[in-house]
Amino acid sequence: MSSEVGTLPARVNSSTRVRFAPSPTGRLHIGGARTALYDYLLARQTEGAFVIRIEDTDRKRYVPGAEEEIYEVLSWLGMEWNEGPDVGGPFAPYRQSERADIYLAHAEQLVDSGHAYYCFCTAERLASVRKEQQARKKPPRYDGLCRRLNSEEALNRKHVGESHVIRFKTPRQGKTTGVDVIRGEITVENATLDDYILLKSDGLPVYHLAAMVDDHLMEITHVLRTSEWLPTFPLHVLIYEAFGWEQPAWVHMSVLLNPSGKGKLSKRHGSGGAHAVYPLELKELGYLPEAVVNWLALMGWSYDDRAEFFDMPDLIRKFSMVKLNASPAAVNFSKLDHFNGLHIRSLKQEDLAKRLVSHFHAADLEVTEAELAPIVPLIQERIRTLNEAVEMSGFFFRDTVQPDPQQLIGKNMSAAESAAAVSRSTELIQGFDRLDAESLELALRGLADDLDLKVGQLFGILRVAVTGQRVSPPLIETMEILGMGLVLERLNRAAELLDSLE
RNA sequence: GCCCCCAUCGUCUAGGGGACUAGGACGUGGCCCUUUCAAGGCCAAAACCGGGGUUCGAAUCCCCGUGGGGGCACCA
Repeated sequence: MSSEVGTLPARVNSSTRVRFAPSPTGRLHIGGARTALYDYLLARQTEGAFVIRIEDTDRKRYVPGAEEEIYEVLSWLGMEWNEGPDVGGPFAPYRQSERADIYLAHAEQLVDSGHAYYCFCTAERLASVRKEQQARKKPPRYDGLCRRLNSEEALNRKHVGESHVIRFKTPRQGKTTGVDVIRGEITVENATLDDYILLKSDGLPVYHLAAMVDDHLMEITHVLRTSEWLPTFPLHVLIYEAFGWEQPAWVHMSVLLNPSGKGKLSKRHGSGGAHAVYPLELKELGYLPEAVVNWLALMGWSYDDRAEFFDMPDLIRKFSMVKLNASPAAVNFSKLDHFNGLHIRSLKQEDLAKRLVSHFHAADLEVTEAELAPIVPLIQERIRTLNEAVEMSGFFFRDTVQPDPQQLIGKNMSAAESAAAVSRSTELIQGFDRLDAESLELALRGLADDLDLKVGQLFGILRVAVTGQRVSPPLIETMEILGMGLVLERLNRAAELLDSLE
């Protein structure tokens, strides 16, 4: 393990602390889940702490229930956390809205040390300044009006209660360099940076202040975030420097792109269907958490030129930050299907039966794990999602099936010939005490021979008769499980349907 | 408009100067197996964005161009 992370700062092997810091502003999507996964893998691999921090300083964008969904998704995917708003921890509270006083104190500390200043400009003035700059094709930036205020005047205005924010006093000259684990040095001219607001007029911080303060206070050693933070990365370096803090290891991973490769993954692609972008949606569609984890891990990270099938313990062992890919990755849903199939097939039969239950229930089929048990071996290697099991084997649990009469006609056969085949099959089956696969198959193959039919012709008719479907689990085993009663019943029904065609 | 990042098959990627007739996976096509559908096995098509350098030698290093992505809020 040490060789895989050997190029990273030495503290990797001491006590690593990694945090997943989502905003409860909407549903957690697969991009967020992937970030959390990498956080988790790094923490577990180094036997460090995985921390959840809720970044809810924007009261306007707060979405009730979003925080709960975050916990639900992480739990479902199998990432247990060591510290967080719900479980507490040595650095509580872990919800930024509950830490307002901390940020205020730190912002004022920066004012005192000359690294920040009070700004009394109104939103209207800022908007007009920005508009004017854009009209002149100039980069929109704060014009520095309040930066020039002397501290005495600023303090006075503050004390009489004038609404204000605290801005960072970004150096006007020079450049700032930050070091990223996967991209190396990122350098930016300070002049292209802004005097960013650190503390809003409502007294709450913006990300730039809150995240830096918390990462330091919570002793976070590795900051993993997506590359959309690259433009303000140097600002964050500057903030750390202003406080005189030691920087964490910065890791800016690539973003996820839409399946088309055009643009950042959008929610629009989600909502039902094959392109669900929310993990919880994937769960409902019948994807295994193991498969989702496997799939997510491989979008922007790779192990070697061969292995791809991983479970969580594998990933914990094999993960390496330096193997994170710097370029954006388009999500590939067909690969998720593939992984899901692989993971379904690697499940123990009892386990698969257990997981199938809720999906049958969702389709109004009240089945039990025990009833599913004999079906599982028949479908395990045929399904790619849990929901497909319902489509494929739901007929086992319905009182009747509704075959399409036309489909009851055998290949290259007439309706009458097909009806005859059904009636001969019925007679044959009536001769059984009970249906056992071995002798039933022998008998049915013999019958096909007698009728001068190909096995596929006869079986095709019986398949549709008995299951109501053209695609089903293997016919013989299916009939065995269904039992004589149901098989005969459905055969009779098929005979009627065939007769009605003539 | 300005700033930052990125660039190998359709997609995810291996590759860190010679091991490259560029490897794997998904998807696609074909064959085998076969009671349907799968699964499995075999095979095939499919890529180093362009141009300059550096070097005996470049997918690998540098520069420019182009393309793609991201950012430019009292959002994160």
